Amino acid sequence: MGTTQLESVPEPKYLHLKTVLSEALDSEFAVGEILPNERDLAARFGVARATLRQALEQLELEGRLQRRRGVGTTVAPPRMGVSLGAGPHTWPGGSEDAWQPVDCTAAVPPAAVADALETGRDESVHIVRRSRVSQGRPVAAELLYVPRSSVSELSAIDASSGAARARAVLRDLRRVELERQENAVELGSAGADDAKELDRLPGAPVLVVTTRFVSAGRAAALSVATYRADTCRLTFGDSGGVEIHTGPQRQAS
Amino acid sequence: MGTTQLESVPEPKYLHLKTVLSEALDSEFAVGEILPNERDLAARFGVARATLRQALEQLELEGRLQRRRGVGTTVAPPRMGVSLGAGPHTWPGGSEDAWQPVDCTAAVPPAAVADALETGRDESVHIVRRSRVSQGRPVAAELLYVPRSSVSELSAIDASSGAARARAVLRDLRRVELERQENAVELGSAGADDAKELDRLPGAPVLVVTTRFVSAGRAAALSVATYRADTCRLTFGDSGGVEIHTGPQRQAS
DNA sequence: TAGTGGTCTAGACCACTGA
DNA sequence: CAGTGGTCTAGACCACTAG
Repeated sequence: MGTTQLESVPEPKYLHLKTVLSEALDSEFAVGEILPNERDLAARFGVARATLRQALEQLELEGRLQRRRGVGTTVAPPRMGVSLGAGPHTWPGGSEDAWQPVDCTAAVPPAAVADALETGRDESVHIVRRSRVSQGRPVAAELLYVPRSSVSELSAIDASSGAARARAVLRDLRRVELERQENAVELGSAGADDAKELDRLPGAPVLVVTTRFVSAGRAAALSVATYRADTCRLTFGDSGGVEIHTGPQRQAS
Repeated sequence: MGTTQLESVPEPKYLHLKTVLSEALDSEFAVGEILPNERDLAARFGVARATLRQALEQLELEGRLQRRRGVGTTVAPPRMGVSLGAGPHTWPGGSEDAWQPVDCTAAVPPAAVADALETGRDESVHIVRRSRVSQGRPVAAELLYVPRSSVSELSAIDASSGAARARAVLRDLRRVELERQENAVELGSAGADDAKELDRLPGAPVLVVTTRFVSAGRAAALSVATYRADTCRLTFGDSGGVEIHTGPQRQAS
């Protein structure tokens, strides 16, 4: 009698470790402080390094830690709120936008993008690259796909290049009347190029924000922006820039 | 002469593996099809199982695969678009909402929640639990924190319990005039309770959507909803329920 | 150059599913 | 019960950073 069956599901070591570390971070470490190295930590907790790393990985995923090769593991500051555009129906690049045009090329977009734009799968479009910086850190990289039909043919776009050309396209785009925009957020992992721009390793988790700008019933442009998932909290809706900062998830029982 | 330095940064095995597998998924596998088991796959590619698993993990993170212990690894269907509420200023629970009230308790919320609600840190609030089902699958678990001041004291709330009590709170809430709502999305990992409700393992990646309902300048309620990051693409803005389905991220070079 | 995190191996055992 | 994915170990070497 009496095998009360409590802990019939013994918690995996790395989860317990994560809890312990998380509490230690709250009580014993300041933001920016550097933790002992992984080998020491593993030894201290009596686990293999791989197990310790499993715990650290999740804490980094939740934005509590920041690990840098050759440097060490530090306590991350709270995620920064990044606005996805308060008011609806606004073209990117207006006013005090933190986006910076990088360059602009013309090429045939991926099939999925062509379908969303309702352009032909062989049709070349303008591709504007932009990067977003917040609080001195790169937080997002964007590809903005603009069908040739959305901008004037007579402009100086094709005469220029680089950032100037990107600005020309954005300027032209602002003349199009915007009907609505459709947004989507999903989880992805950074490709090699995004990873470099975001100062992370390939495969790092990113929040992919897809925005379809609709004008007169047609897709006037499509933006695919990848945000660093570890450092960003995306805000939208009627919010101005209010900091909520609720804990990122509920705790285990 | 001539050390062209190409591949001076040799791609890690697991990334190459991920690319190869990803292409195989596109061309040789149908949705729902089950892959060879991990030991066979690892042997076939000549790598250790841990290395193979690193590739599978990322593919699962991107929603391309679904792994279930005791069953196997299957090709996942495209992520489903889940709307976060098309029109602004709407209380949850209206009309054809896919949310289902589970139960309702009264308790002191976490400090971060109390701060966002501007209630005292010792003040008890109504906590409504709801779960969201889409296409027959659980996609989200929510905790809705409702200060006592947002609902009537005289209602039948405290007389009922369980789902009935949850419905009573939601019904009462709908009488409050909504000024605006502030939303935030960030990456998190499922706690033990959420994991169970979402049919995933603890630590599974989730998209945490925090919504602050503002009425007359005060926070009338706070919702913290965790969505399965592997199967969901969150849509919002003026979109109705349009399926965009752009690839989740750009490819490595 | 010393120390860090990142990758990789070749095992082992466990928890879960379904026949 | 056999087979699957999940956890864990104790090593090794590599890529990167900073003094």
